[in-house]
Amino acid sequence: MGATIKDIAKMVGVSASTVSRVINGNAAISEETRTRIQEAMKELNYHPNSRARNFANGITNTIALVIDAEDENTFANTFFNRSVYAIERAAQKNGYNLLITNDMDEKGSSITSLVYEKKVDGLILPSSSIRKKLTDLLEKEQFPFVVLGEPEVFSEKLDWVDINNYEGGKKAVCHLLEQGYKRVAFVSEEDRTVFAKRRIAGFLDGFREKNIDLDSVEVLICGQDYRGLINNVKRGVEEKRIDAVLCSNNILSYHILKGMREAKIPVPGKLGMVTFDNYPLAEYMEPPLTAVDVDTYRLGEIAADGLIRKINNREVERRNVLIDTELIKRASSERREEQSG
Amino acid sequence: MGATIKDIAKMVGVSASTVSRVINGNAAISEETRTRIQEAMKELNYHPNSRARNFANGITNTIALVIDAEDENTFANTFFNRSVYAIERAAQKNGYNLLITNDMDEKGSSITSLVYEKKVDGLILPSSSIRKKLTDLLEKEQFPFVVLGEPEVFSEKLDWVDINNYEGGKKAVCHLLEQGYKRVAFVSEEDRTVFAKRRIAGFLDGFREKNIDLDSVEVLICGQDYRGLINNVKRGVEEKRIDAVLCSNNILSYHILKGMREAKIPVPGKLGMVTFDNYPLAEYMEPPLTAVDVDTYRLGEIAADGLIRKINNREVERRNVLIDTELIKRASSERREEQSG
DNA sequence: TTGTAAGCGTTATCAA
DNA sequence: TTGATAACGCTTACAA
Repeated sequence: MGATIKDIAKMVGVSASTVSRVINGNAAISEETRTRIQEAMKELNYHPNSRARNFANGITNTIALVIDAEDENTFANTFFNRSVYAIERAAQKNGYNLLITNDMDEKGSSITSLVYEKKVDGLILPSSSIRKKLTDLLEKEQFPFVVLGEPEVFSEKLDWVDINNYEGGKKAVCHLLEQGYKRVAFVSEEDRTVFAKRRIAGFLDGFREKNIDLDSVEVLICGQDYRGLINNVKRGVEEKRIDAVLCSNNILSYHILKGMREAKIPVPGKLGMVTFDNYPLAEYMEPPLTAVDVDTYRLGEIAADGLIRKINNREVERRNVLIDTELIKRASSERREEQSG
Repeated sequence: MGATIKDIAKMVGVSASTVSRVINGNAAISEETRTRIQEAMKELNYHPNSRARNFANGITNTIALVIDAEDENTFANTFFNRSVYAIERAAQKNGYNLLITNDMDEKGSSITSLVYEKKVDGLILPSSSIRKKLTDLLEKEQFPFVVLGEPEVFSEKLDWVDINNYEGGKKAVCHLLEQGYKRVAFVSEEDRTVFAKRRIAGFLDGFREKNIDLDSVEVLICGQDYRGLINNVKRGVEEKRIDAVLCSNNILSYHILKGMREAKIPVPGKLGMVTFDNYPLAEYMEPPLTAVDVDTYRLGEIAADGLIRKINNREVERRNVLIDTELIKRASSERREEQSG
């Protein structure tokens, strides 16, 4: 169907290698033959066959983004959208295609087949799919990859990019303390993932920075028991053990907000609030929530750029990047009359 | 590095073609050589090189999903998440990889290079990137593709999948009318896109179905002028021209809700509400909003399955699929005391 | 500056 | 049931 390099060669009366040379644009070619070849390519509507080039070159010009299927919600919302968008742009800018695949885990799975069958030139992996077997394989094959999110294990020997959750937790609590709140509690569904740990560490260090005693600081872990959590917070407010909360995500904030409304506890009147993850709810809550905004676009961009650099330069030094968060101040953390009274 | 088909052949003492035959599993092979070859493949940790296979076969085992970069918000939220997830699963299930690319439009662009350079076996295109030049090219090259969303043009000659917006509009208005609301207005930022037109058509037909005169039915188009819209609705309620609204999306609902709260117009007390697009806000509004839920997972799944069928069977008959919506009833469309009084 | 020829790893055709 | 051999379209020594 489509014209090949040979057709061009024949038409112009040169050899295929000469045509190949002008396609690749590095070798020395006389100005005349170059233009004649280029004209022929136009005339025959020639486009290099990428399958053949990939085969000949031993490359694919494609990177893969692995997503964590288990984690449909977390990933789909916060990360996925903007990170994927950023990764695609970075890839395209550098002449790479982006392939996306679910990590089906277990048996050989999608990732290992990408590697063994040489379907892509590099990988962006979610921290959740980091396991010894996989990193061993990648190392053995010298396969370039970067991790999206600080991994649970091997974090000292892998390249990864993450949001600076530590700094986010610290910023949030400092803001609340500066507003005049004194008894801030941290609220989260869990405290075992790396990002929860980092946020809690930052939260605690915020108090230290403000020279506030940690004895009475509360960290509430609730699992899926929102009802129980709400009761805890309510009691905390009534007993004056809590005057503000830092929530680990939007959904949690929503539940607390709703619980406080039912209990007639005004926010920010009697309870100040800051939440992690600006998007998508914080702005639209009642009251609008002060939020620790995480720049997932940048996250993806840095991961993709880093990977491509590794592919091209075979960079050796390991790099970890933490992306700063931004505190977006809204009504929920303001200081109101009722509070001081 | 990796073992090739020849290494296996040598090790077992057969020809490369025989090895190839067991890899592909269709040809007739004696049980004995098959097992010996398989053992050798295991021993040498052999994995077929997909670049070479792609090249030899003239296929890529990859489909591309094109996304509309212009439309970051619309696409990123509603569609993207769940559709992409569905498309990836469908692709993987059928042995395809999924490549994602932005439509950079203009000059040659990413789409045409995918086609000309034979980087993928088929395309899923957003309706926004449908233009004559592109469809001509695809037709000329006999390149399989399906469209995500009913296209503005050529809708009669292309394969596409969309949400049944018409039916969604109808369902919503019928629900409100059945609840006892009488003067429902449709609210949208615009009325020119295909999906807005379809929704409006369904909205109007809902009245017809309930034998309600259309003379006093209002369709409010607001652009980005939310303030003006709110005033319109407020006046409509005060003058008893409007007792319910059907909103085209979540953000619009949010603004109206906020406006009504400021104006002390209770929802659903004095104004009933239904919104399109359940996700992500509707559930978390005050009050929770009755929503026309669109199944974008199914949308993606059907698009991908359809494309793969086209690639494999070269199906000829054109198919358009409309995916039914589901009305999720929540507080905002209930009938309350204040209303009947 | 250009041509010749080998090679990338697999599949397909033809013969045996 | 198996083996030789050509072919897929391009790149790249090496030679001229």
